[in-house]
Amino acid sequence: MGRNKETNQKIRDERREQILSESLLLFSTRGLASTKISDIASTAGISQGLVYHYFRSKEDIFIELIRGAFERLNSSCEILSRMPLSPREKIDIAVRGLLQDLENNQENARYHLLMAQAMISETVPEEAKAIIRREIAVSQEIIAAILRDGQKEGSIKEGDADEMALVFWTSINGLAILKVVNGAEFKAPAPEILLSMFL
Amino acid sequence: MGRNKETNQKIRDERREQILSESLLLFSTRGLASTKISDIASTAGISQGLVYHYFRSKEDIFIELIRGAFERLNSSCEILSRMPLSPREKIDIAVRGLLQDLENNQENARYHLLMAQAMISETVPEEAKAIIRREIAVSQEIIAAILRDGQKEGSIKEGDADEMALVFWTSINGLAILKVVNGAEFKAPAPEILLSMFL
DNA sequence: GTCTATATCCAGATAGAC
DNA sequence: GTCTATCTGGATATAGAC
Repeated sequence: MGRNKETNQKIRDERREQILSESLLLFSTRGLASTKISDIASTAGISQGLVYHYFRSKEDIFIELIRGAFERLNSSCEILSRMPLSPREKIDIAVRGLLQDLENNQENARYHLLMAQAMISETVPEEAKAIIRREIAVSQEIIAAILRDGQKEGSIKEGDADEMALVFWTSINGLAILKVVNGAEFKAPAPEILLSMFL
Repeated sequence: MGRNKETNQKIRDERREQILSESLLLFSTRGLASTKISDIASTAGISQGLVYHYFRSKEDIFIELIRGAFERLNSSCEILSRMPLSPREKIDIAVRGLLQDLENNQENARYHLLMAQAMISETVPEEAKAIIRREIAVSQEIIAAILRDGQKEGSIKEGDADEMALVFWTSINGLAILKVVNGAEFKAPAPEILLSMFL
């Protein structure tokens, strides 16, 4: 009959993506613990049982998303660091971009919320925690490297670049969390405030 | 027999405090959802049933702690704002104090972690969320007022004081969260980095 | 591939003895 | 005041029909 292997594969891929996408939305706003498989199923418009046809467990979905989050984040950082810009400009772009993402509720921002959730929430499986600990260091080091470059040429403030990078990310994270609490009312602060730590 | 009303009351009070104290420790590191009543009971060295003799539910314990957290935080802020110091000095003290608390794992810091947990974690009862939304505005406004004072006399950087206060707290919060993840390895960044946003 | 029905498990909360 | 034993509910995960 009509269905061949390719069609089936396509259905599989689409469903998978669909489940991941709805899960990101739910996890990022409600967290892992209080998102039920039945929530995911119903927002995705499928049955609860079907979710288990695509993922072994709720945790597996979460881990997959975390993996994706860092993949995106780290690759954005890589791209940024390779742009033909001065260190100063790179930091400027990064801060403005991140704040805008937060305010506009871009998919990027959801990933930030997810990471914040993952860092805190303890129901998070150990595998996800491990990914976080490992990957968080990557983006932090990239920012630190940009800062060091700028310090060498005198366009970035003096100070321990690693600590500055740490504050960079934790501040973004803190704002992401506030967004969870305040929802639509959230208004991102002026980028200049954060930038004054570096420029 | 031996026990009179006062003795009983004393036992009651002590047990209550004991339960709250252990709960703070557990909630602040593991979050509400993944802290079981049985965990609280066993670390407090009492039976599970006894916990319910003192608190109606796990959520009640959490709410009580959140209430206490903001009581402490807001009163510290009040005290700070009334100190006979310049606005600049007040901000300086606040930042240094908060960072030191975090690094030294003071009880104060645990309350910060608790708040961070509460903001993010979804299983948190609505009553706690309401307290957070309400009380968070208090400490934020106090910091904002100090900043405005300083801006008037020219000792604090220009900028929207409300937004600056918001970044102030979210940055502290972000660091508190990192502390949850990194535990003992956490090292607070130099206060000067944060201070450069304001001074 | 998808659904419905069900088994299983676990944690919160209660009842009653001491 | 404190404990042990138990009830109960809800959510994950599975089994089996279509």
